[in-house]
Amino acid sequence: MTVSITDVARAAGVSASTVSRALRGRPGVSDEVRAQITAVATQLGYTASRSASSLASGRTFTIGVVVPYVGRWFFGTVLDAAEHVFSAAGYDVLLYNLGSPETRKRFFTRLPLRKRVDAVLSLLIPDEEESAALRSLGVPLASTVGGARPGFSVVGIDDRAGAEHAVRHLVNLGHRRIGMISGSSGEQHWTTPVARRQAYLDVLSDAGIAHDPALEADGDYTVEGGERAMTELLAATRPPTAVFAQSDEMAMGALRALRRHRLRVPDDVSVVGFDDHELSDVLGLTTVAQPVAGQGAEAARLLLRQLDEPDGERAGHVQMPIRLVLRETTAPPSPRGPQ
Amino acid sequence: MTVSITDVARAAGVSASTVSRALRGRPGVSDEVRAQITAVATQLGYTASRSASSLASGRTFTIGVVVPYVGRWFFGTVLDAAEHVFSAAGYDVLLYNLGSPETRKRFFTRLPLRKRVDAVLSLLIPDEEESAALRSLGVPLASTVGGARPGFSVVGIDDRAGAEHAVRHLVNLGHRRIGMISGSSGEQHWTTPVARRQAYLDVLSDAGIAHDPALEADGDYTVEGGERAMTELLAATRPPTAVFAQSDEMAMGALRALRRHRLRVPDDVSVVGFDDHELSDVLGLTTVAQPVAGQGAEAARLLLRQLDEPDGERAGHVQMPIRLVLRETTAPPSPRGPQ
DNA sequence: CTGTTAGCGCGTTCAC
DNA sequence: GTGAACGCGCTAACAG
Repeated sequence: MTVSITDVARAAGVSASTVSRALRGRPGVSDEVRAQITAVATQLGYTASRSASSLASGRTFTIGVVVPYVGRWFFGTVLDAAEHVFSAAGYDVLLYNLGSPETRKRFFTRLPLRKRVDAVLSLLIPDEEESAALRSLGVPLASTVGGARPGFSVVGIDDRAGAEHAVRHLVNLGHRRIGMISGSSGEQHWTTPVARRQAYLDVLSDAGIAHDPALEADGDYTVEGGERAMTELLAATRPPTAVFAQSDEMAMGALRALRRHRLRVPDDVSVVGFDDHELSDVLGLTTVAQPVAGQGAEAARLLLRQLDEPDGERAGHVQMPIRLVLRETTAPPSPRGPQ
Repeated sequence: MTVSITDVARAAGVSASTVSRALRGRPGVSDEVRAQITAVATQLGYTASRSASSLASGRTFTIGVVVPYVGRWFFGTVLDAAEHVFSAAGYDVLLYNLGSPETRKRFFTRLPLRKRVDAVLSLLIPDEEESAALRSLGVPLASTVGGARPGFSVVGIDDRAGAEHAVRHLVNLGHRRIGMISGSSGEQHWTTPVARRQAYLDVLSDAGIAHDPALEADGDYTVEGGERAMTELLAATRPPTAVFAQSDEMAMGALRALRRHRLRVPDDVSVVGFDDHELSDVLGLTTVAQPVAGQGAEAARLLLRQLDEPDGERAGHVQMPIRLVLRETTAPPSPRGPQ
C-alpha cells in the first residue's frame, strides 16, 4: 500500500539506516549510493512518515500557531507571512483558531500541542495561566501581540507612539473636541488599548484640552462596534469634530455611521484609524500604518533562529516601525462645527 | 521530563494497555479503574503523543488544508469556519499556504501531507496532475472552489446564476453599455471566471445588447487590479455606464478609480460586485452575496462524514444559495451619460 | 562508509 | 476486566 523505508531499502539493496541517512543528507554515505537511493525513492514515491520520524527523533518539524480569528485581516495577514517563512524552512504549520472562550479554554487545558510541535507562535495574548501552559511545552515561544512576556520573543510596535501620532495630527489640524473609539473588550491581558488610550489622554493634556469621558466609546475592534461607538459619540451633548479609532475596522464603522447621519468626512468630522488595513486606501482613510505582514515574518524568523541555536537567548522584544499615513478623512474643523 | 503512558500506568498501578483503553473510552475497563486512571492522568498532565498514537493506529486526527492566500478575506473566512468544525470534532488542522508557484509546485511534488493527515480540504483548484497527487494520498478530499472533480466532494455556488443576477440587475436599471472586470489570471483550471463571463455574455445577448470587447478588462481578483481595469474601461471611446466586477475586491478598486476620475457612483457609473465582502456594506456596494463561511463549514462537515462512514459515497457536489444584495452603488444611467 | 541493534510511545491483538 | 507481547516506521548508537 503505502511505501515505507524498508521498501526503498530493499529496492535499492541497502539497509534502512542507509536510506535514512542518504535521504536526509547526513554524512556517511557515498555519493553513488546516495544518488541511487534518491532515484529509487522518488521512483517509488517515498516520503518519510512524519509520525515515525518524530517519534524516533523527537523533532516534529511542525510549528504551532495560535490565532484568535484567522478570518480577520490583521491575523490572516500575520499568519500568511509567518507561514511563508516557516514553510520555506521546511516546517509545517499546525493552526489553532481560538475565537470562542470555550475552544480557547479547551485548548489550554488539553494542550494538543504537547509533543506535537517544535515551537509555538501566538497571535493572541495569553494570560498568566495560559503563558505558563505554553511554557510547559518546553519549546521556543513567540508572539506578535502585546508587551514583553517571560519566555516569549515578542515582535510588536510602539502602540503609544502610534496613537500619539494620530491624536497629535488631529490637534495640529485645530481640533479641540477629539473623540476616541477604543477596543478594550475581549482580551483581558490586552495592553494595546490601554497604551493607545494613555497616549490619547497625554496628547490632549499636553495640548491643554480637558478630557471629556463622553467622547470615549468602545468599538470592540469590529466594523459594527465602530459604527455603534460613533453613533454613541454623535449623541453627546457636544459631539466631537474629530475621532481617533484604535483600529481601521472600527474607523470604517465610524465612517458608515457618519454617512448614515448625513455628516461629511472630513468636512464635518475627521477620522483617523490605526493599522493601515488593505482597504483603508480604498476608503481614503488617514491612519497609522504598521507592518503587519512584517511582524509575522519577523516573529517566525526569531523562532527559527531559536530552533537553530538552542543555546541562544530565549526571548527578546523587537519593535517594528510605524508611520502616519495622511489620506482624505482628516482636515481642519469646520468653522461652524458639526451638524 | 515529558510524561508518557507508562508513567500514568505505574502511578495508577495498572498496565499501559489499560490506561490506553480507559483514556480513549474503549470498553473493557471497570468504571472505578477508569475513573482512577483519568484522575491520575489529568493530575500528571498527561497527553498521548500524537506521533506515537498515529504511528500505532494509522489515524492522525489531523486534516490538511490547502489555501492559496490565507490573508485574503475570502480564504481566511472559509478557513476560519472550517477550522471550527474540525476542532470541534477533535481534529487538528495542518495549514499549507501555497501562494507562489514555487511553493505550490514543491508542495505537490513532495506532498508533505503523505502519511500525515486523515483528509484534505482544498481551497484552491488543483489541476489534473495536482488532483491525482491528492488522490494518491488515499484519504477523503473536499474542495470549496471550482466545479465537480472526480474524488472530491465539492461545495460551491452557482456562479453562472449569481453573475446573471448581477448583470440582469444592471440591464433592468436601463443600462446598455455594461462593462465587466474579470479575474481570469492566476489559476489555470479556474472555472469561476469563465462561468461568470458566460453569464455576462448571455444576459447581454438576451437583452439584445451587442458585446463590446473594449468593455472587458482583467482585474486579477485584487483591489489594485480592479482599479487598473476600471481605468482601462474609462479610457474606452465610449466608456460604460455600469460595471460588473467579478469580485468585491475588484469592485472596490473600481470605486477608487472612479473617485480618482471624479466620477460619481452611482450617478455617473453603477458598480456591482460579487462575494459580499465584510466591508462591502461599509462601502454601500451592491453585490451578489454568497455564504463564504457556510461553504467552509459545509465542506468540513462533508469530510468528517466521510471519515465517520468510510463506505459512504466518496464525493458529492453541494450548491449553496446566493442572492443579490441591493445597496448604493447601482442606479439607472444618467440621461446625459458618464463624464 | 555501511549494516545491526535498540528503542521512540502508543494501539492492538492475544492470553489469562 | 486486565496484562503481556508485538509492531507501527523511523532514527540513533554501536559495530564492523
